[in-house]
Amino acid sequence: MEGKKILLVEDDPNFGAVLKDYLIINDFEVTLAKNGMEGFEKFKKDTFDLCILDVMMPYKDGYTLAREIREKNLEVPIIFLTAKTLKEDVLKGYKVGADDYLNKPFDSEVLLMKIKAIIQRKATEVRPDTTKFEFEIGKFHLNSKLRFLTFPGQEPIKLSPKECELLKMLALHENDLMPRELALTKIWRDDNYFTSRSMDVYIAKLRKFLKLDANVEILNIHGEGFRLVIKK
Amino acid sequence: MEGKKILLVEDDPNFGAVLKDYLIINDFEVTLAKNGMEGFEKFKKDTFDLCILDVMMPYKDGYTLAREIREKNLEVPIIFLTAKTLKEDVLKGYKVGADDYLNKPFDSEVLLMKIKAIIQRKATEVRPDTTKFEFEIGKFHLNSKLRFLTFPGQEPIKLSPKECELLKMLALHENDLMPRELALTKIWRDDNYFTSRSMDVYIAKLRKFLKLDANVEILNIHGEGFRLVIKK
DNA sequence: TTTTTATGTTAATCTTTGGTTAATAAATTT
DNA sequence: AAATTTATTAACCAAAGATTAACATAAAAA
Repeated sequence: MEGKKILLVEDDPNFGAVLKDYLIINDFEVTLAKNGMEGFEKFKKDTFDLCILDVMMPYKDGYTLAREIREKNLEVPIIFLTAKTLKEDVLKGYKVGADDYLNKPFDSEVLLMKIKAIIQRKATEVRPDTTKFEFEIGKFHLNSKLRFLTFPGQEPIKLSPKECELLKMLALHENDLMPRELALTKIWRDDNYFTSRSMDVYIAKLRKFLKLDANVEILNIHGEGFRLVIKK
Repeated sequence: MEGKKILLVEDDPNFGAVLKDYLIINDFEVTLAKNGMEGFEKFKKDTFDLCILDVMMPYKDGYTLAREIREKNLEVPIIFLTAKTLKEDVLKGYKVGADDYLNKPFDSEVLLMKIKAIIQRKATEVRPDTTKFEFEIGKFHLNSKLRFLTFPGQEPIKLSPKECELLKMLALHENDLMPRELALTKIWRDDNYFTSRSMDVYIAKLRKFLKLDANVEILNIHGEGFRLVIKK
């Protein structure tokens, strides 16, 4: 449960800061935006486990923001904060796809409990495994669910989570550019100097594994990213 | 969505009747019980898609009833109704495994929205068949109802409830990943450091039992869960 | 060319997760 | 209420995984 990322969009700077601190104390990573515009920009640039949106905001209200977020992402849970108790607003919130609704002033412990319940639920929801997890990479076969890389006549290679996710992302862009930024934001969930170096270390590891097949290699595209080349 | 069965447990006869009618008008089948005792009796005699429990009731309060219901059924969604706004009560409700919480007086349309959201959610959750209770695990035979694990030429091994549920869950995911989280939330009903360690202890116990057949083993997938491998 | 920036590689260190045993606590049975 | 079984907790160690530092090399920009 620790280190989950929350996007908090709240226009009242005092309240926003206090809530942010409270969430940080409870082991969440929090990105604070002060209006709908900014909220959407930040949403696009990162990957969040939960969005907490104030309803009343200048420029772009919470509902509009929620709709935009839903267009990009059908999964991410959304909680609305509102001073309104009006029925219409609550219903509107649910219609836009809210997971929960909280009236201000609310008890922070209750919010925390709801956050945990929602994240928990998302985590255990067994969704029809629509995500692809098997890949042919030259003579290799990758099972990214069981984290196995097999090569004919070889013991299966066990992959670590990061090795596996990275190889999977490369495979998804087979023979095409996989942007650095993409891997960093999706896998490392952060894009800075250190995660970038960490990624390079993992690229080296994968290259070592893939040496077994001379027709498979990972090329660098300077300043852009990497390319998993599979000659046929 | 029509014809879903709701168990409504509410001690105030007027309020209970009104709510029942309202739900019936909205195409639900409603069984009304006027206290926790009666509620539990009716719960055992039928199969419901949702339980709506008043918290304050004579004889048996809502929390106690919820706990009893949870013992019988891990899946059925529970919504609490309460006049209390006290933090402790709301928190208590979530701990007992509530899906939602509603303060009286509440808006009936909001309740309806919540009911639909919850039933909808449960409907789309794909879960492995939980009714099956006999499994072939290599040369072993598991009967998870009688909690027996038999091996040819051996006295049947009696399994404790937790041993049994865990082995069953592994068997349901035979040769595939059984996520840690899943076992913890479904069997231990909580996911924290201690339950996680407890689970590890049980994995050790099961491994000991399964040693009899060299073709059966429980592998760990670091950070993800376990895998019951059955070589053929 | 020189300088800067990005990438490659290795190894050390730090962090998280899992395995095991044994002690205690809680629940069940006798 | 004693005995037995089951479950949890603690402590400690081992293994796996991720990050970081340091230094080397390659590519692009100045």
